[in-house]
Amino acid sequence: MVLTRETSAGYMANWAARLFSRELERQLAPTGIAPAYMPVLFALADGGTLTQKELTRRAAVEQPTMAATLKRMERDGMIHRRQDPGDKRSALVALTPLALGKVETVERVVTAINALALEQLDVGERRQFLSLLGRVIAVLEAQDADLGS
Amino acid sequence: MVLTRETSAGYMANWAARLFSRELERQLAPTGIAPAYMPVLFALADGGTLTQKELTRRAAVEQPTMAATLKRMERDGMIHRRQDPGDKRSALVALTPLALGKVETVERVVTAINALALEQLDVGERRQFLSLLGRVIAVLEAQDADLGS
DNA sequence: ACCATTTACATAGCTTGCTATCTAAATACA
DNA sequence: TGTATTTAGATAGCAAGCTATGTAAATGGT
Repeated sequence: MVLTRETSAGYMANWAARLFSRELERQLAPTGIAPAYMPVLFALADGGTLTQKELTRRAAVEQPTMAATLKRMERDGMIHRRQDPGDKRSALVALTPLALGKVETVERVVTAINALALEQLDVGERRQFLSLLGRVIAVLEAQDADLGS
Repeated sequence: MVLTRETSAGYMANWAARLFSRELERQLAPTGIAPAYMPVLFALADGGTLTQKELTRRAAVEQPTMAATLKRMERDGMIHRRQDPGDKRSALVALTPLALGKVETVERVVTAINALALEQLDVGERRQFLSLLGRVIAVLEAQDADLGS
């Protein structure tokens, strides 16, 4: 029998991710915050600064992906960079006041979408869902790390 | 408190989807089958033909996404199209013998990756995971359909 | 029969992800 | 000290997703 999408965890994960991202994009459109900006926004929401390397690690994306995201965020006036005084290769990234002013709104939108997505699940199922997703991610991350070595 | 990735279903879904897709790409590289080809490959694995519209529906992507995927598959010698005799706007898509010869291998790879991803879950948890994912998708699909009207 | 609408697909242009590769600065060590 | 390696980031080029829009064929209504 040929695989059906309903029984393929990979296909379902991709599908769910696209639906989340579409909804996020729709609801965040008026703020000028794109889905990929969110890990950066939340990591710097306290007003602090981080290097690109650290942002890359926290967003769990590859370095060139983060470089491109920061370039778009800079273009959109959401971040600025200043020289790292201790390392000339590196810059310290911070949110602009414009971006800082959007953090609360974005947080409300994200929370609402997560709530919508899980609205058919009871409290136990919601915890279970996040926990199972986390365990699946852990296995795949380990595999990824193995092959990257 | 600012959102953390571990408690955001959307972030976790995106993360899991990227890990699945990286692993798939790695393991399918020698076959010349890209992840996006798979819904088409499986839909046509019986040797039959389908229109682009029907393939779009089954893959749950937008029409221009499927148009681009079919273009790459054609470039790679995986599909061919012939005029739909009953509708001059439309073509009937079929797999080439080259692609048909890869179906079994691809199916084995996909099955293995799904098994790997779920290896830390017991049988009940695996069923639960797919079921919860399905319910989340259903809610988001409904929302998407609402807004599209 | 004719025009308006709908439908199937194509194209343009963008985001977000990836790998591969380059440059320049920092670090290690002989 | 001087070279070799490692590290931080940039860039090129591609895949795969999206929205908006265009074109041509099919359909529907008067």
